[in-house]
Amino acid sequence: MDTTQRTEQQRSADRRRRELLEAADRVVLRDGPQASMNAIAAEAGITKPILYRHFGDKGGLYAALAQRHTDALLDSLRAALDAPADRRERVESTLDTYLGAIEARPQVYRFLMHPAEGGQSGEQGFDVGKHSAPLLRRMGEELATVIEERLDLGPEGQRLARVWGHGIVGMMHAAGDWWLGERPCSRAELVRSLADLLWGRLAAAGDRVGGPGF
Amino acid sequence: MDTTQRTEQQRSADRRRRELLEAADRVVLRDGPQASMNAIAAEAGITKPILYRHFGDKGGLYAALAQRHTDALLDSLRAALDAPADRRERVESTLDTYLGAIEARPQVYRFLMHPAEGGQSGEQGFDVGKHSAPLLRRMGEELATVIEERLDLGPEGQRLARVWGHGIVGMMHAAGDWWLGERPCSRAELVRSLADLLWGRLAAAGDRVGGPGF
DNA sequence: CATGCATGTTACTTGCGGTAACACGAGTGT
DNA sequence: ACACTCGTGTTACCGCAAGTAACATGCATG
Repeated sequence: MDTTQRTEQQRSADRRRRELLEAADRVVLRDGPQASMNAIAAEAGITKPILYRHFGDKGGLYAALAQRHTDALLDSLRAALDAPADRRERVESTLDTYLGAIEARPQVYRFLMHPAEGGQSGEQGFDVGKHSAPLLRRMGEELATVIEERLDLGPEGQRLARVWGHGIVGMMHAAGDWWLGERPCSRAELVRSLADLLWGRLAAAGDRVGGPGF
Repeated sequence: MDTTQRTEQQRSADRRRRELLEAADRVVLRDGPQASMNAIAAEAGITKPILYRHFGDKGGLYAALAQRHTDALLDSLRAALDAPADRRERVESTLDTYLGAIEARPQVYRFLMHPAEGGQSGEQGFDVGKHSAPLLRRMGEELATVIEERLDLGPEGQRLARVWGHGIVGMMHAAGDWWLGERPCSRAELVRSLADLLWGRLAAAGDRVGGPGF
């Protein structure tokens, strides 16, 4: 029948797609985000046009690749965020999960955060805005949902939650990016410092003697 | 004489360089970060090799361009940060200055934040890490210095200040990026919400009825 | 056995970063 | 007056990567 035919062929195509994505993954992990389509095709043991048949263009491949990792990371973060513990503990656990992930696979992280790098004219036919750090956006929205669900923030709670979701995620991201490059302290110290910031230590800190307060 | 000759020629070269940068600015403002060297040269009324003689490669031109805007923005931020007012007011003013800048010139902003996009193989001879968001790094370091100078944060103050500097800048950046794309609220509302977050409202918020606290 | 149809290939076009080699114009020493 | 240098500009080219067209092949089904 037609439908069974379709499903069987689609399964085959999906398997192939997954194989190609895994090959692309290996190459990106090795060469960074500037991996060429030729290199990816070679790693998969095939040639370019097949990649294009499966993913349309380089942006499509990268988007598919990014979504795999993004989904995986988001699952870990959700788990940390939903653990049975008090608020501060969960925040620290979530921060630590994120930092642990980017520490374990910096190449993947760089790819996810700067997916457009290395593209030649490929970016011309593709909207740049859609690409720029979709991971950050998704994390921000996710966190916003959690915040709004669980916290009582008054009448403007919804807007506050979204702003905070994106803001906190950005804080985590920028601090993590800087930390990953300079390694100025341990992961635990970084987590504590960020949680302290979120817990209002900035507002509570006293002015330094000899000058106006910051 | 030799020295006067040199200085005079160098002045001429500097003027030329500035003209080229302004032309490049116009093109980047129009075409986004994927502006080609050919287009920039054409806008300047010349051809490619001259650009390369002045800036070495595309990365050099982009770095020079980015530094101009980065310097300008940092000056504005410093002014807001140094104004004679209390801490909260200054924080809000700084946030507002940044958001106003990215709102006024989103193209410039996108260029500064994603300077590597649009490069073909040019990224190969250039270290990607050096390029990725140097503006964020500079803002983070700057803020860290201010925090450490003005706040009394105890024995670990130096480390805390740097973490917070980069963290706060990242918060501002991510929230601003999201806000610029979706425009979910006014600038003033965004500023207030972010300042509230920094002022500990996350820690102070009560749990929502009917579920465990976030 | 012929007909689709997915999968694979080679060979090409286009466009960009970057470079080599040449051309012109002005100031300079003899 | 003449060659020399030096900065500024050009055209023409190379290499490389994205993306495409056209052709080949294996396998199911009428």
